Order: sequence, then structure tokens, then C-alpha cells
Amino acid sequence: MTSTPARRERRPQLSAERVLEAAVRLADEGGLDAVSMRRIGQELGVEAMSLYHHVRGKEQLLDGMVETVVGAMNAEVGAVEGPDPAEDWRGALRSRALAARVVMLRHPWLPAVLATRTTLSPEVVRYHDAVVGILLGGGFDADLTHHALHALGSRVLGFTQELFDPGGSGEAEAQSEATFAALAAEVPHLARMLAEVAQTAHTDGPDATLGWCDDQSEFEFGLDVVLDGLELRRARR
Amino acid sequence: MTSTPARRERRPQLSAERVLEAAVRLADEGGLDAVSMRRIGQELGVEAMSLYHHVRGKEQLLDGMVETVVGAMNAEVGAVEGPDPAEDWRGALRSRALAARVVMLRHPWLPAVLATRTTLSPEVVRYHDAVVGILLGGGFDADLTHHALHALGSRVLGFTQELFDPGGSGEAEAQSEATFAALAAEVPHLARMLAEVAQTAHTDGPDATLGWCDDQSEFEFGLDVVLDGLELRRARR
DNA sequence: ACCTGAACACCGTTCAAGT
DNA sequence: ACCTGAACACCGTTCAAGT
Repeated sequence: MTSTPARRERRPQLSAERVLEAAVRLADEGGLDAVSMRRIGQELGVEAMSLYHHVRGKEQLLDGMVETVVGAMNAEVGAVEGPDPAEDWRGALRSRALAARVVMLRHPWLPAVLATRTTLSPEVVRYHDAVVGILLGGGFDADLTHHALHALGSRVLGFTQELFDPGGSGEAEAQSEATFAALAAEVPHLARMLAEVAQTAHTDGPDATLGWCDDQSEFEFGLDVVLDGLELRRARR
Repeated sequence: MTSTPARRERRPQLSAERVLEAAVRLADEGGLDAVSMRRIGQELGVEAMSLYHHVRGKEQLLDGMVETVVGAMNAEVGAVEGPDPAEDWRGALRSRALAARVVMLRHPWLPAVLATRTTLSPEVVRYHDAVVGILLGGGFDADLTHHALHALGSRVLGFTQELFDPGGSGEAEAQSEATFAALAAEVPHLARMLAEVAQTAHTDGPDATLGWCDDQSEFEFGLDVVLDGLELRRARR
């Protein structure tokens, strides 16, 4: 009945998109370390070496993963109906960054990969084109728009480099608590801050020390700080 | 004459510090890819497996590299005489971030490594203790200080995630120019911005497209934007 | 206590060979 | 044109053995 090989029935056919999809899925599920040529091949029912017909190598694969994810950002963020930049550039940019963040949160490996890229991502350029459109439309001149792009940095893509984040692992969180406890006497200002914050907030119990930060609201706070600083400069011109 | 083995004369003796020093040196010179247990061993005239007596493994080695570099930051930044926080918290924080940046620029791999850390770095905690001291001393309450820490993010350590940066390699820069040129028609806002910026600035010649950004002044601009936004909130309380 | 050598289980990548 | 198998030059790490 089936004269075609079984494999060709199950596996539609290899392509760059399918390779990148598999790589992104592996990274989402198992972190960046789970992304190897051999494992991607395995995932697709194919020998690792077959991938090289669709992707130049590991570095280009990582570039492609960024393209895939930021491409998704462009699609989803573009569909969000924000305010008219001419009336409310701040709101337009804010809703954009928050929408991008939703996509980013599905791919927590993105910041780390972006930090190692040396090539320019076309999708990131496209993303910034829309940002520039909002700024120019909102009354920024070209020069200030350019500076604003730098000042926003990765924030406009929905994330910032976290310095205190155990990354969701309970083990790492426990380690963080332990090292902080050992250091507490040495860092009086920080200890005082933490004590007072825990008191003020209705934080109950052991969460009061380190892992208690609400990432989403801290992200929004930081974004608003930058937006305020930019508005100050726009109004001054 | 020498009854002691030649190796022991040349090589003082292995220790965690010497291993980390060698790792940092390798990363500074050849990038993160140059850091392997085997190459560090080679650098120290020792078998790779000897390193495991002083360092738990690769992850702990990377943690240690962060400690080494941020430790140097703490030392150098602590020596800088900034303004009194009570009189000028902004200036105190600004000079701190700029001094940290000088150290960071010697170790361009730092942002990428920090992006992959899940453990809490004691030296980073110490660094932030001083930052908290400045903020509290400058009239921030504990809650706002906490938010400010998040808003500043890696900026207070002297860097931000760059999205457009070819990382100094001429090859990558050429690639970036090429992809941007191919995209130019597709990104009208960005193209317009670049054209006007090039015109305004006294930028001469081909530098006018992408690689022309002054990283240092863009960093300072972004830092000042955040500091302004924070001052706004401090004054409001 | 510290260092070594061989070995194991992985990598990314090349290349000649298959269909 | 696309996929494969074997091979190469690397990884990080374990472990038993040396001194």
C-alpha cells in the first residue's frame, strides 16, 4: 500500500523554518544547553548532518532563532492597536514594549542569545523601524530619536538584563538566599532596604527577602522611568 | 643545583585565584570561546583535570570570573571620590556607573556571562549595597530605592544590552552594513532618521550609516535619562 | 593533598559516499 | 538535490592511579 518510505510520511520535509522551529522549541523547553545539532536532528527524525543543508552552522542557527522570535514579536506587536503616536507617543511605545514582553517571556533564553550576537538581525531592525516611527511621529527630532533608541535599549523589546534573578529554578533561588544571608552583615544598606520594603509591602513570611520582586511591575516601573526621562528631553527642544 | 622540579620553579602554585585570573585573561584576549578547561590548564602549565581541585566545574568557573571582575569594579569604584550623596546623589551614582564602565570595557564578555548566571554573585551584591547607600542617603525611601535598583539594572554596572553592536569585528560590521542596505527600503522611518542624523552631525563619509554611534556618549545619555526619571519620582514623594 | 592519564559521553563540522 | 556514516578535532567531567 505505502510505497513511499515511512519517514517521509511522518516528517513533512526538512526546511530552514522547520529546523529553526525545532531549535526554538528545544530552547523553550530545556534551555539553551538543550540546543545541539544532534538533538535538533533527533527531534526531526533526521541525522544531525542533514541540518547543514538548511542552516550554515551553529552561529547562523542562533541568528535564525532570534529572527524567528523577533519575527513573532513584530507580528504580534503589530497587531496590537495602540494609541496614535501623534497624540500619545508614550502610550504607543509603552504598549509596544509590553506586548513584546509577552512574546519574550515565552522564550527566556532570548536575552542571553542576543548578548552573544555580533550580526545585525533584520527582524530587530524592522522592530526598531516601527519604534522610530512612533518617536518621529510623537515630536522627537531625528537626533533625539536616535539617542532614545540607545536609551531604551532592550527595554523596548520587553526585557532588561536582570542582575539578581535566579531564573525560576528553586535550587538557584535557595543558593541566592543562602549567599545573601551569609553576606547580610556586610551589606547594611541593602539589608536595611530589604527590611523596610518587607515591612511596607504586605509581604508575608520568608518571601520577604529576595525572591519577592514582581518582575512585571518592576519592568513597567523601569520603562516608565525611561519614558519620563525621554519626555523631559522632547519637551525641552 | 635544582633538586626541585623545573615546573615548580616557573609556576608558583595552583590556586583558585590563579585559575580565575587565567580564565579572565583568556576571555579578554580571545573571547568567551577561548575559555576551556583544557586551555586554562595549558596556560598554567598543568593538566586540565588539575583545575578541578580548585574550581568545582565550568559553571562555577564562570561565576568566579564574574566575582573577579566585579570585585575589581568594587575596588576601583570605591577608590573614586564622588560627590556626597546627601548633596548630589545623582552625581555620586553617575560617577560610580562611569567608573564601573571603565572596568567593564576591559572585559567585553561580561554582559554575555552575566546573562547566563542563575546564581547570586556576592560581589554584585556588595556593589549594589553601595548603590543603595547612595540612594538612601540621597533621600530615596526604601521602596523607591528598591524600584530604582531594578530601573537602573545593568546600567549602574556600566553597561547595557546593545542590540545593534557588531562587537568591534570589522567582518561583523561589514555584514551589518550589508543587511541594513538590503533592508533600507523596508524601514523608511529608520532610514529617514539615519539620513537626518548624518546630516546634522558633522559625520563625514561612509561612517554615517550604522557604525558611527559613540557608545560612551550614548551610554551617558541613557544613564542620564534614567537618573532624571528617578529624580522626578524622588522629588514627588 | 595535589596532580595525572585514560576514558566516557558529549559537542560542531568536514567529507566522501550514497540515493 | 538531499541525506548519511564515518571521522576529526574539540568539549566537560569521572575515576582510578600515581606521588
